[in-house]
Amino acid sequence: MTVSKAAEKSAEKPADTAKGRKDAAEVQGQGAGEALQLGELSEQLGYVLKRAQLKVFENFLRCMASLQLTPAQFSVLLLVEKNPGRNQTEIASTLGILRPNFVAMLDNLESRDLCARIRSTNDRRSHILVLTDKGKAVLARAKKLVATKHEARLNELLGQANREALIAMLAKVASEF
Amino acid sequence: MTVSKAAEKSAEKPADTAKGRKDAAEVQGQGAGEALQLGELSEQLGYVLKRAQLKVFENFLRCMASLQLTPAQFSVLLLVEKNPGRNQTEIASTLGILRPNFVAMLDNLESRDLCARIRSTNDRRSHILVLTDKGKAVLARAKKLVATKHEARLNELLGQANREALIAMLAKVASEF
DNA sequence: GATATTTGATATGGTCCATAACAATTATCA
DNA sequence: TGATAATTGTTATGGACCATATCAAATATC
Repeated sequence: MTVSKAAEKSAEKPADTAKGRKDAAEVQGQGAGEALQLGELSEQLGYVLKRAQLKVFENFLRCMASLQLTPAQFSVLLLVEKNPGRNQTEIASTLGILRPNFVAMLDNLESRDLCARIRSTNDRRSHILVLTDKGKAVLARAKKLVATKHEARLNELLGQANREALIAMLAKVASEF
Repeated sequence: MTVSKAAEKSAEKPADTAKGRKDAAEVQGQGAGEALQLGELSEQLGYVLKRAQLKVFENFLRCMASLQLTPAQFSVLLLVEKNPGRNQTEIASTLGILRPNFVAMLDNLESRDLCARIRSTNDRRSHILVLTDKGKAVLARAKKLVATKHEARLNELLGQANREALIAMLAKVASEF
């Protein structure tokens, strides 16, 4: 079919009525080529938060290019290292990852020999998670890259004190908003 | 096929070797039932940024439930109001939305009679964007909801000064990181 | 011991994001 | 001028991420 949804909808909009053309005339030639005004957008918490998050993730991926670790994968490795012997449900839920979606993530990390699922002897339903030796080594290198290339960038942008204040406020928003 | 990818991969992991069982034994029974330690995760910029962003968007959606506006839709309305007479490419790129993905968004807003596409007389390829009267009214109500329910929540959580400092730092990160 | 719950897993659908391609229109320039 | 390139809105499509329902195996509950 060649009739688009937009075309169907346009049947009920006043774009080609007399009023539509008048409105168009009022507006033609406004600020052609000039930069757009962000206006209240630049003070919207959600907007600036999302933009900042995208930039930070982008930078993180560049810093981690040699190790091929995403922010989510890095967080899993960090959490498993700090809490060895926990099962998938515990690690996933702590990170806000749903159990079904955590399976493929672990498949990936395990296939790269970064972590391992070990059948628990206490509860043979669950898989205990541990970092492999390679996983520990990769995580150590990842931490150094994050510290020297990623966090350092934030420090030189905001300064040490502001950087800590920013993270503290974000943590508060994340937990109490 | 019933053989999963995970099962294939598990052939090369040492879960059931002597070493595997020894590792498991070292780790069994650690902190069962206790809360997990976040460790360095709670100081990771990307982690806390993402969690905060999810919470803020969630709260935004609740505040806007009566108007059925997403953060992205709200940002489009704000930007079109501030910059009437711009075309789709200009509005979309300012918001970091790719032109193809902006089409469906506008189809939605236009079908709800919140904004209108008007064929430009200067360049008949492009569509000038304008808010409808209903769009202006809805946006006005949305702004009030955001101010009284959304931003106010942030104020009582951080205080006015910290709220402004947070947004300023996020803006800096978003633009210079 | 029958029933309910938990765990890891699969299947599946939705939303968002990114790229390629196309028709209509406009810009470029030989 | 006319052929070619670039732009605009659009469609189609695929990937990444997120959410729900469902299942078998194992465990808990009664």
